[in-house]
Amino acid sequence: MLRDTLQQVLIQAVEAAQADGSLPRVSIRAPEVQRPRQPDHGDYATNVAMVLASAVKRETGQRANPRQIAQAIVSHIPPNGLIGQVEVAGPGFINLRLAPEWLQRQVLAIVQAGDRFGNIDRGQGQRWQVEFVSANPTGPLHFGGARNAVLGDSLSNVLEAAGYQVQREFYVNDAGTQFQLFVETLYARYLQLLGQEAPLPEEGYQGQYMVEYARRVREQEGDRLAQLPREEALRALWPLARAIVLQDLEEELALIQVHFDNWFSEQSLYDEGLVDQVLEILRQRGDIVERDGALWFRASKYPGNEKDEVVVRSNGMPTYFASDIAYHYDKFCRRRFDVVVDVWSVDHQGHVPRMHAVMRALGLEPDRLIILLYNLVKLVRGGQEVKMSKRAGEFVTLREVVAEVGPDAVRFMLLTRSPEAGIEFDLALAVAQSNENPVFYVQYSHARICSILAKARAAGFAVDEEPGPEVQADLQRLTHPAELDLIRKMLELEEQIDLAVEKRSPHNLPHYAMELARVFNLFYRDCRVVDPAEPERSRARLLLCRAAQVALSRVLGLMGMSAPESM
RNA sequence: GCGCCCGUAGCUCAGUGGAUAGAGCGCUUCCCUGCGGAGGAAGAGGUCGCAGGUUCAAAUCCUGCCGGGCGUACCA
Repeated sequence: MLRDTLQQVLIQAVEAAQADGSLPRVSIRAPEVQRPRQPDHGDYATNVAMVLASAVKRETGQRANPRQIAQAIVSHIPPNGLIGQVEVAGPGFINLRLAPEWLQRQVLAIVQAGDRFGNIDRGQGQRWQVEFVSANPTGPLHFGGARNAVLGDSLSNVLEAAGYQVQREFYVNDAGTQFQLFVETLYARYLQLLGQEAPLPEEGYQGQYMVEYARRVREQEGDRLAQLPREEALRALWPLARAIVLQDLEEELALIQVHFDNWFSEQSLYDEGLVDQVLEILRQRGDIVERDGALWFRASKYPGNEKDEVVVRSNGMPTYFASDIAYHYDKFCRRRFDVVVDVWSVDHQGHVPRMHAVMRALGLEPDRLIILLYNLVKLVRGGQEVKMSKRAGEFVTLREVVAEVGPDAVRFMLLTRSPEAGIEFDLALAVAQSNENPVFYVQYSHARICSILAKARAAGFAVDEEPGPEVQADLQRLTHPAELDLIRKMLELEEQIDLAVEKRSPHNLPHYAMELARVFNLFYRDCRVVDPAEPERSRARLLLCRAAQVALSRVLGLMGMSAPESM
């Protein structure tokens, strides 16, 4: 990354200054290079002189003047084509400005990079799995699940851009009592469709969508299942029920551009005997013991846990935790992912230390399991909270919200907030504001670029060819402040990707997208692109537009949103 | 009770120990015989919950308190 390069340059300067005695030899950590808030303070700034000054005081007891140290460092910066102006400012900051000639050259590099623009090599091909959504397969996704989907998917996009190999997985809880209840409800609805008296199970799923699902069963099976004895019918219905609900979930998630590489069945862990196997491994290690007729995982042996946890109840039924242990064993020990990210809503927080205890019990480094917790979405309509319960059939589905406010606005709104922040989502407000949404500001800028390019094409400019080194001569004409600001902002993308991975949250992306669109609009205001009287400058600006198109389209893509050519 | 998270502009929220704390929406006033006005410019609006501490420097780190959310099952 550019920032790393600058950091290397500064390290060299410090070492050179120490070598010739301009600076005392004290050791410090790698200097921080950051982007100042104020544009007057340059493109990058470093506090290395201040850090060095306090290190000198600590090691030698002598007071050192940070500004003098900064000056010494500055005069030892090796020559390079990257840095233009350098200045010492404030209490001892060193402010760096990128050379305009270097910035101009980056326009070509951006266009050539295309949809790989902004990629970094942080991950170095490590295999990561992101498991997200994993909602109970008992009906449509409610809106809270949409936040999980948006977070997990955008994080996956960003990880891929940062050089990780990512698998997106949905864990299908098709083994527990909830799914059984779902199948029984479906069976009752199916019989009702065929005109039979069939009460819904106690605590069954009340929602109308169950009737729709039953209709699909009847379409596929006719009345065949009604002829079978109840137990046999339920067994036959099981795979059908699963397929119907998963298809529904898949379609809903596709509405907001979320797709999974793998749908992993909880039941398969039992069918393969893996749950028993893994519990046996832990029993042999003394991490699982019998007490009061139940099997307990001895979580309290491990940090952060105060109590043990039941894995097999005294009635012989395993808990969800039992299959979860086997599931994570499978992820790390059989499928051999380097790192696994689980995206969970904050109400599962109590489960986090237990899972890390499981990691230790299995002899795995706990840091390889990253559990990303996100806060709840409180759905409000006109100031009134909308309560959600899937079993009672009272909930707002992702499908409904997408129909009201559109997929891109949904993604943008859910993505903009940091995971730990609770979101209050007012449907009435979202609909009212959907035309004034920031997402359209970004997309509009992209569409505007397409329109400019079309206009240029009509005027005879070549805007579709692969540009080569010959354009460098034209690019030197990009000297307007708005042009250089646009280039600088585009070059920030790799840092934004790095930051999102570092924070394990992509919520900085929408903010960055807004800024990128803004600097493009400022350029558009100040700089006429297509001007037949100035062909060289027009060519340069058209290339700049193409670069901006690449950058906008890339950031929209990372956020899982479309980059429309017209709106 | 204990644990985790949150408290920043009227509202919804960003903010990486750094220089003058930001955005969107809303509000006020301006700018179209110019490539797409879904745009741009200017402005009002803040004791960063409160009080201490750490240091060259704190919205950011530490401690305590006050509010709010979540968790604390042989549930998932």
